This record gives sequence, C-alpha cells and structure tokens, in this order.
Amino acid sequence: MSDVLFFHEGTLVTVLTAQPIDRTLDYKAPEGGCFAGAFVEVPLGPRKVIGVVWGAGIGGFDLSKARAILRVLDVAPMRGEMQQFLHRMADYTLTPMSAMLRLATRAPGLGDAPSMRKVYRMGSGEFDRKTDARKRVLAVLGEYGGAAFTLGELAELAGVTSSVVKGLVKLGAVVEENSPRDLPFAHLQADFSGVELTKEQSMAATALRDAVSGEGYGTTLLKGVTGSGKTEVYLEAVAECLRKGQQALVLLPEIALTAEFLTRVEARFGAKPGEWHSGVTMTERRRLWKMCGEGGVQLVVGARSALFLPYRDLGLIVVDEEHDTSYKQEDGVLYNARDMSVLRASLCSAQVVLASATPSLETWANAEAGKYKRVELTSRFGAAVLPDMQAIDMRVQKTLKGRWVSPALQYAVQQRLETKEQSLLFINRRGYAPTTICRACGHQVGCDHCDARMVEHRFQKRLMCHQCGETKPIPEACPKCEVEGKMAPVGPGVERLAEEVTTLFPDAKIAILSSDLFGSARALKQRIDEIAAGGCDIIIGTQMVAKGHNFPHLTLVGVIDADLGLQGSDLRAAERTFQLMRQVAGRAGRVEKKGLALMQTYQPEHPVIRAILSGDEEEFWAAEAREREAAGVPPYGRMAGVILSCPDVATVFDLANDMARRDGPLRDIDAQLFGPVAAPIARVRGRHRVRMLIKADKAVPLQKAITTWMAQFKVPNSVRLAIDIDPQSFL
DNA sequence: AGCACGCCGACT
DNA sequence: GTCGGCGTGCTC
Repeated sequence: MSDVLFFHEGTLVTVLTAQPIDRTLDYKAPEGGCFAGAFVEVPLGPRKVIGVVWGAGIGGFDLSKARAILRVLDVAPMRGEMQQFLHRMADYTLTPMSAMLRLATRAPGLGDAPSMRKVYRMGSGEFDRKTDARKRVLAVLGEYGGAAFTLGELAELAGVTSSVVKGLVKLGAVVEENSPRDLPFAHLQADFSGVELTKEQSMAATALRDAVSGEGYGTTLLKGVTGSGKTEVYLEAVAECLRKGQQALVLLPEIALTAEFLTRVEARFGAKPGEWHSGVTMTERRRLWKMCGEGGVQLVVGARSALFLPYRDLGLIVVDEEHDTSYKQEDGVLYNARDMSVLRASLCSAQVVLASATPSLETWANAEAGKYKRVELTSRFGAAVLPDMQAIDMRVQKTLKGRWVSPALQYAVQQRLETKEQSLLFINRRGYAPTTICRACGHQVGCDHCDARMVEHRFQKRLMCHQCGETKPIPEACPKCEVEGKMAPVGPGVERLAEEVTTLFPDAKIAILSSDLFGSARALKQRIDEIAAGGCDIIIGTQMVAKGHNFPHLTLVGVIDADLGLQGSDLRAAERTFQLMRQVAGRAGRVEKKGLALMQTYQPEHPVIRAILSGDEEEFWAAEAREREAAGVPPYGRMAGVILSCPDVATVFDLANDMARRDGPLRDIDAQLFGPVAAPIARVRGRHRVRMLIKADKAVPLQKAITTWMAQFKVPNSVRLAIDIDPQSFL
C-alpha cells in the first residue's frame, strides 16, 4: 500500500458517494489525514452519507463551501484495481459511477462500530459441585482446545441449558468475553480430501491448475457434458488458488444450486466457504464483505453480485453454467456477470474459468479465436453415457385436442413405470394455461397494468400476470360480453400437463417442479432431494429442472414442445433452444442406465432440432457463427438496446422519434438505428415502453457515440431511460 | 436519493 | 389572505 496516495489533514480530496450525483464532490481530509480509497462518512446537505476517497480534490467551485470528511470507516480501503474495475465497467455499460459504487457497497452497516457478541471459553476457577451437566460443558471446552463458543452453541454441544453455562461463569470455571461478530471464515485446506479423477478429468484439472499457478490474466473455457465432473475439475483450480494463498470466487446462476455446492466444497476442503446471494442474512453479508477485504475468507460462492465484493487478492473466478441467461442483469445496472468477470480478472491478473456443457456462442467464438484456452471433458462419469435422443414428429402422432402427451411418449413413460424408473416431462411454461379465452366472443383476459395475457394458475385458483405478478380470480363470466360459463383455458402449462399425466397414469406418483410453487429455496431443495431419492415416478417441470440438479433414477426425459422459441425474431432463440434441450436431455441416465430423451416437435427437420439429435455440437456452433457473422450481429458485431418507458404514450413516442431523427453521432460511426417500436409487451405496470436498437461494427467506439447522441436530449422526469449494451434479447 | 425552494389552486 | 400541491435544482 506504499504507493497509495496519502492526504494530510485539510487538503482537498474528491469523494465518490452512492448518491445519484454524476460527479464526485470535494471535501477536506479529516484529522489524521486519509489514504486514497478510504471509505469515509461525509456530510451532504443535512445528511451524512458513505463515500470513497477517489483522489486529489478537483476544485473549480467556491472553496469556502468545502466541508470536512467526518471520519474514516474501520474497513479495508478500496483498492486501486477495484476503482479501476468500477470505472471501466461504468464506461462499458454507460452506468453512472454512483450506481457502480452502490453495487460495490451492498453490505449493510458498513459505518457501524464493529458489532460484538459474548463468547465463552475455558476459565481457571475451581469449584466443588461437579454435576454431570457441568462436566459435559467443561468436556466440550476441553475437547476443542482454547476455542470460544456462543452461549447457544456451547449449551447445545454439551446438551445442557444456558443456565448451566451461566452458573459456571459465576464460579469462574468458564469465562465470558466480548468478541467481534465479524470473524474470519473457517480455514479451507486445499488438500483436505483427494478425489479420484478419471484420466481425462485429471488432464483437465492439470491444465486449469497450471493456468492458476502461472502469473497474469487468462480465461479458459471448461466444456463438459452434463455429468462429466466439471465441478470436481474446477475445484482443483480452486485448490491451486488456495495453495497460492489467493482468494477464489465461484459464481452460480441460481441460488437453489448453492446448498448442494456448499456441501461439495465442505467435503473437498474441510470447511464451508463464504456464501453471497439475496437469501443471506444482513449480518452474514457484512461479515463476508469485511472478510473479503481483510483476507479472512478464501473462497466465496455466490450470485452475480459477488463479483463486486472487495477482494484483497483475487486469483480465480469460476463462472459455472456460463451460458445461463440469469448472469445478465435485466434491472437496475445492466451488465453481464460473465463478461464483467473477465474484465475484473484482467485488471487484477486473475484467471477465469467459464464452465458449461453448452457454452454461449460468444464464449465459443472467443475460444475459436484463441482468446480463451479450451479444456474439454467428453465422457460422462462412471458408466453413464449420453442418452439416445429422438424426435417425435407431432405431425403424424395422433394427439387429442387439449392433450399434449403423444402416444409414443406415453408408451415410453409406461415402460419406465413398469421397470420402476423415473421419467421427467419438461414444459417451459408455468401455470395451467397461457391464455384464458371466451368461447362466446373470443375475448382474452389481459392484465390491467400490462399488455400481457393473464395466465391461469389453477393451483392458486387465480389468473396471474407473468410481467408484473398481478393476480385476479378466474372470472365465471366473460369480462367483455358477460356470457357466463364460456371461459376456457387454451394451450399447455405445467399444471395442465400434470392434470393430463394424472389421467394417463392414475397410479403413478407425480411431482411438479415449477418455481412459483415453492415459497423458499430451502423448500425447493428439500423437494428436489426427495425426488432424487426416488420419491416419485414422474417429474413434471419447467426450466428450473434443466439447471444442474441430479436425479439418479431418471432414465427418460420427454420434452413436450421442443419448438418453443424456435421461431420469432430473437437472434439467440436457436442458441437458447439448443442449450435448453441439451441440458434437459442431459438429465437422463446419469448413473448406470443409458437414458432416452424424446422431443415432441412439429419441425423435426429444423437445423436446431437436427443438431440436438445428432449430437454434433461443433457443427451447430459453427453454423450459428456463420449466420451471425453474415448478419454482422454479436459476437461479430455490437448491439445496444435503448428502452424508454413512461406512463404517457405520447411523451415517450415524441422523445423516441426525436432521438431517432437526430442520430448524427451514431451515423458518424456507421451505426444503424432501428425503431422506435413499441416493446413486445408494450405496457408493463402501467408504463408504456418503446424500444430502439443500435447495431454497429465490432471495432467502433459505440459507447462514446451513444453518450454524444444522448447528450442532445432533455429527458423528462416522467420518462425512464435505459441503455442496454450487449442485450440478451433483441425483441 | 433527500431536501430545499418556488410558484399556482381551494380553504379557515 | 394562507396552506400545500409536487416540478426543478442542489448537494463540496
């Protein structure tokens, strides 16, 4: 830290706060001075806010207005590389720095005094009445050496009530002391337990270890089919990082997957890592945030926002299931955690491992171009092999109206029931039916606040809007023509499929896995564990079943509608369908039985369906790449979305049209502007939404041109504007 | 984000 | 005459 700027008391420094002010403000350094990067409390108007000393003061205002920094907070200062990361990411995503700082300080009570709690350890006092309970307490304390426990922990371990411990404190046999609540995490041992790796796995592990033990930045694509042991392999890279004394970060796409992952980490390294996601308590978050900066945590497992923790010495970032769309933040700051991981690693000379069975085209192309190394796992663990994959041609299958399971699929499920094996039926639609229509007048029930259809959720006996979450009762009479008893569900949903399956197989035990049927991640995890243990015959699930859950008794996967998403104007639809179908199919036959994956489709000759069935993934990616390159779209061109929303239609369209007319700065870099058009769902929560799309060559300064372009317009208060660099969907 | 300042409608 | 509506602008 010797090269970090120091400011003596009274010198002018500039401070970045998380307030939405698009510049830093100057303050006088406090008593005792401060370093650049220090977290400080500063006065702002009548309030006190938290900020970071960003550098030397800028001046250019009435210096008599400069106020002094109130105090320097007792947390590790922000490192230069973190400041740089926030800056670079702000420039890339066109996000104000204040919003970036908000991302980087998402821990509560940073300014609070270190919170203390009472702990209990062995004392030296002697006493006469050695009851059984008292002996047990002393035995526990003796067994763990000089360790200290909280009252609850100690009482539970000794099997006594807390009053026994308190009694011993009075006698002096146990001492009570204050200890900071924010303690370092348990030490992880890189070599706690070895794992047996196959030859292929150990070669992959060696490649990753070598990358980590070397100096400098690098990214590796770890491509492995489902069940090939990707996790075991990248945990070896984590182990190498721990041996070097550096910190590691593993990003997971969904918090439902963290519980299982934590167990695996504990088995491999002998202790639990730090955990970071929306379900973690405030106190634990603050502890982890502080320990990241002090080096008191070696491994963090978390959701995308874990990328903004203040690591002291980050050596490795693993992005598991790197293709997963949930890495793209779609509200607030718009960023892709996978891309930003690469940026962060390049600024702190760390390694990145992007793990996936079905990489995104961006990552595939970067590996092809030699920007990323590529390590591959081709064989599945143990005796399991990839399932047979077949299409069921729905044009020739006789399926009744309002029914979705074809005779061929029904037969395959029946066979599994007879041999007591599990089947999974996949449908990517929540609820009972996607639309509710009046058979008398054709009216479809829509949401009052959005231009979206209401989806029937029979389970909850309500209609729900999947845009804003609004629900209303299922109407008896048509809201439009008032004819009674003519409201009918149209199309399939996971609940309706379950109903059909119940009639087809009345004796089978059926489980539904849909994200909206579970209140908490824990409840969901418990249900998944029951199912994995063989607690049902047929699983019916939505997208969530595709993500990394292991069902060892599963030998059949049936995809109800493999065509979903194949048509439409979304450039990534083919890629996403391919990834989803591969992931779902990969669930079948994980242990010793070969699995079967059946896909119901109306277009079995579609290139994507053919690529999935043939298993020739490289050809699929190469073909997709050729098409995107010809069209000049990502990853061979750049795109940015502009989304405007406002309660008033006229205001938002007027502004958008004006923006489209005055597109000089965009033309200067030969970028094309498309739109404005109403967004696919033109009204959400009562706000009218308009979209524009900018398409540019890969090498042009797109962000700079957009900034110049935007500077021309005064955006009314009622209009919300978001720029989405590298949008996931172009609709 | 807050919180001030400031300029127009229905009330004691 | 004044209380208060929330549009606009500032915070070192």
